[in-house]
Amino acid sequence: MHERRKPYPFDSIEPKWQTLWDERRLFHAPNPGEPGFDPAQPKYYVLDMFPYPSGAGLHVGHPEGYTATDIVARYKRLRGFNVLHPMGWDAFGLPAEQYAIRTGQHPEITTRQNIARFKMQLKRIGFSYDWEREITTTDPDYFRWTQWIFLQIYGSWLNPETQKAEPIATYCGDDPDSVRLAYVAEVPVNWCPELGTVLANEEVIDGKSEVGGFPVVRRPMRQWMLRITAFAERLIDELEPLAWPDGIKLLQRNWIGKSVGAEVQFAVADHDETITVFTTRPDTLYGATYMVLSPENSLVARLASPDQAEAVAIYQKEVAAKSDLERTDLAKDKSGVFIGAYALNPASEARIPIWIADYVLSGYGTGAIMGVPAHDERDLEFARKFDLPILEVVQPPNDEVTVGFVGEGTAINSPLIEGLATTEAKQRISAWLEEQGLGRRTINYKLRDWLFSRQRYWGEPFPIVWSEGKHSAISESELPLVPPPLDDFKPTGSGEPPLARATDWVRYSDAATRELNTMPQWAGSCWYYLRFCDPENNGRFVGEDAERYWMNVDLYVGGTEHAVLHLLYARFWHKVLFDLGHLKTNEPFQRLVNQGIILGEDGRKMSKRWGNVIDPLDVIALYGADAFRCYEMFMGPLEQMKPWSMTGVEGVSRFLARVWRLFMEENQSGEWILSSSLAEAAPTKAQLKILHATIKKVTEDIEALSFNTAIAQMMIFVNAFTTAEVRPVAELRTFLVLLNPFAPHLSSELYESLGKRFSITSPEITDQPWPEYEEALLAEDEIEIALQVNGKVRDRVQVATAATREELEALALANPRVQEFIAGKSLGKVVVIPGKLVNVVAT
RNA sequence: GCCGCUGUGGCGAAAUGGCAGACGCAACGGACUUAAAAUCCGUUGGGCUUAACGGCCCGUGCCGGUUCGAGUCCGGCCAGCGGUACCA
Repeated sequence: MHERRKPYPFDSIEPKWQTLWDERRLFHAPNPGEPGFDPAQPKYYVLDMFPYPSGAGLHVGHPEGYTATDIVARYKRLRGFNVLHPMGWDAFGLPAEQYAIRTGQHPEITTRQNIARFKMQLKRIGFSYDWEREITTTDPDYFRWTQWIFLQIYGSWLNPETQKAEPIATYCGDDPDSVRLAYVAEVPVNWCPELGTVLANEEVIDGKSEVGGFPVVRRPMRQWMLRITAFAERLIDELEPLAWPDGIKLLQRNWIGKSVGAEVQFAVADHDETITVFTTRPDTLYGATYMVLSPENSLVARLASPDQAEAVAIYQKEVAAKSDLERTDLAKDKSGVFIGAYALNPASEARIPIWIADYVLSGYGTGAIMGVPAHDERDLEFARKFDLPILEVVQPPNDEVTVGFVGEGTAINSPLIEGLATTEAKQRISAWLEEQGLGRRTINYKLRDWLFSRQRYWGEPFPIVWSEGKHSAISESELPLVPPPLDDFKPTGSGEPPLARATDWVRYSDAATRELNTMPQWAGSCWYYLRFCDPENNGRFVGEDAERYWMNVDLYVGGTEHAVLHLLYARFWHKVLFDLGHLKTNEPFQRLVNQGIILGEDGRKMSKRWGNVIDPLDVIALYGADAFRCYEMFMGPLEQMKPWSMTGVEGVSRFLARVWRLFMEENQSGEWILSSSLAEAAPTKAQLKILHATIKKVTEDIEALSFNTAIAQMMIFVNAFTTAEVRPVAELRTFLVLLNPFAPHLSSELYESLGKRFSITSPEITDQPWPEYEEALLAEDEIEIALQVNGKVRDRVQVATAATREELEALALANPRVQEFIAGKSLGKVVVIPGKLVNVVAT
């Protein structure tokens, strides 16, 4: 293949402008109080989800969101905003550690190399980041503040009175650790015996380790937890006013999973025990014909009868041995064992059998349920399998089958609430339970506390020491707490973290040793958006003035994969810091947008396996960065999933070449010179109109992030001006400003070239104001309207824009085509939509 | 199962309830060229009809509804993609 002729000299233009932007610090945003800061301007903080710098480098998915935010950032700057548009690296993470385990190369080196490559790629695309604000989560100057924030969380609790985090000193009870927002608990974790390590949920696929495919079992271990559940209510409520996609809000709400219901106490026959269950349907209490405890419930051992004890023990053992895979697989088939004890239904006083079954989870509610088989699918399946009684207590509103009806209806067979509608029945029975001291109204959440420790090397060490089995914080002055040097980064195999190998480091004092766990990768990304406001600050995680000026994030763009966890965790930390008075804002991200993923040309997800991965640098080598950016935006709506197309890139590249030739032509010796068609001439009316339509469309579309249609409009502009014999330079110059956020290199170069021959007031396009459109110039004297008969277009006619309804109606009725179609029919009403159409109804 | 998103030409897609298919790709025809590439101009949803200009019908996953008028709103399905997994 011989070398393709470049459609325009992007290969010399683009590096030139990239260098120039760097040298002039053009995209550096000074902070309040710094030289060059203009307090008169409004601010705009536009943020990307910063990447994990993997060894593979950028793929075309990363720059999709980055291009969108870059367009917005450049646009807002042209509109006079102080724009904060930063980039950094979420650099702690498993791949670098695993590479270290294989090769012995320290993760820090791998990380540094990967960052350098990522940064080079991003610069080559021409993004206008303020690189003076670059941050890396693995940098001690950064993670000292991650550790500091952990200490804030560790040192506080959620006061239920105020629903706010407060210093732990304000807690008056005798066990502060029971309320601390960071605490240690014995919790089941994903233990992989083959790998000798604990895995995060995301690292477990179908009950097997993502790496190696080894079985993973649940095993209780002592872990650091963050009490995010204390914020469940606020995390739901304060989501409401944010400008986020409804789907994402819903996803978060469902993840938090609020359920309103009641706890009900059941006495156990012949025992001095009670079992408390949680139910969302207290109105079905009379229908509770049996009871189920989770196999792990501590009551089981005490309640099991001697003749059932063995069966119970066997079942418990079976369940414990089940891997996640088996549990998932067997989910459809219910299993369980009768424990030989009975409970008393507090409403009906019936004696009901107590079972254990693994469909009841120990971690949710009270770890016990009342079985109401008539009105719960799972209970019904269980009751049918084990032949337990089924008692209908809710009458469906229509003629539906009663057994298995889970909706709302009327209470039956329930003396205390007989005949009441479900909502009222719930109220009545809950009130009765409360009067009798047998229960209370309560709320449960699916959300669990956040398992915050990892048994890894490449993460932030906890600023915690242990002495006589008790944890305590190290002082802030000891931060950053840097991980010790190690030669061997492998897990120890016993479940003990690799940091245990650094024996000197572990020993804190004669009496105390360091915490060996490290924080999960989420930690660094929970607050990076704050650090961007003031990345150099050595005295505080973010300066107060800087935070007050820049926060909130006005626009946050990233992938849906972070729709739940990252965004939930970051909101949680933000709220703690807010409550403690360290921040002025309650929520971090005002407007959120998720870009859709880009598929390969074959319509499949890009992956090495299919060989359909596109490297941005390859595309840029052929078509240039501007074409790459514009194509990414022209493909379709930002939020939508869409396939890559190389011929599509070529089309956009042709558009940019047409822009180039609008201004430039080749002379005899093949050099590009300013086009002879350019002139300081008055535009035609039609040209003015199209320019102003373009200003309007591009402006509105950027605000709405509808970049594809903005580009389409610019294509219309270029097509119209290409055919003009005289090209009015003032209008073309304005067009370059519109194009600038999308194709910054090309537009800058052409703008500069124009300045060489035509008078130009400011030296650079970036000093231009964003143009305003004039509505008057968009108006037409005459427009075409459609004439319809019964909703079908029968003719189109030119009419004066100012034509009145009456004139339009008369015109339509007099039209021969319309008359043809209404002939012989009786005339109904005539709908007139000025500027659009007239619809004549005839039957 | 449940929840969410998406279904429009050969393809990516446009369209405040008001002329479906803007813009681009691909394809085809023409100009330029010794030729090709590049560039420029034009045609391009399907069917029927006309010598031609033109005209008619159908068409936004399927079925129904609201409306003078539905790709758009409402109800019920179907398919694809994504998330989630017994949360009482």
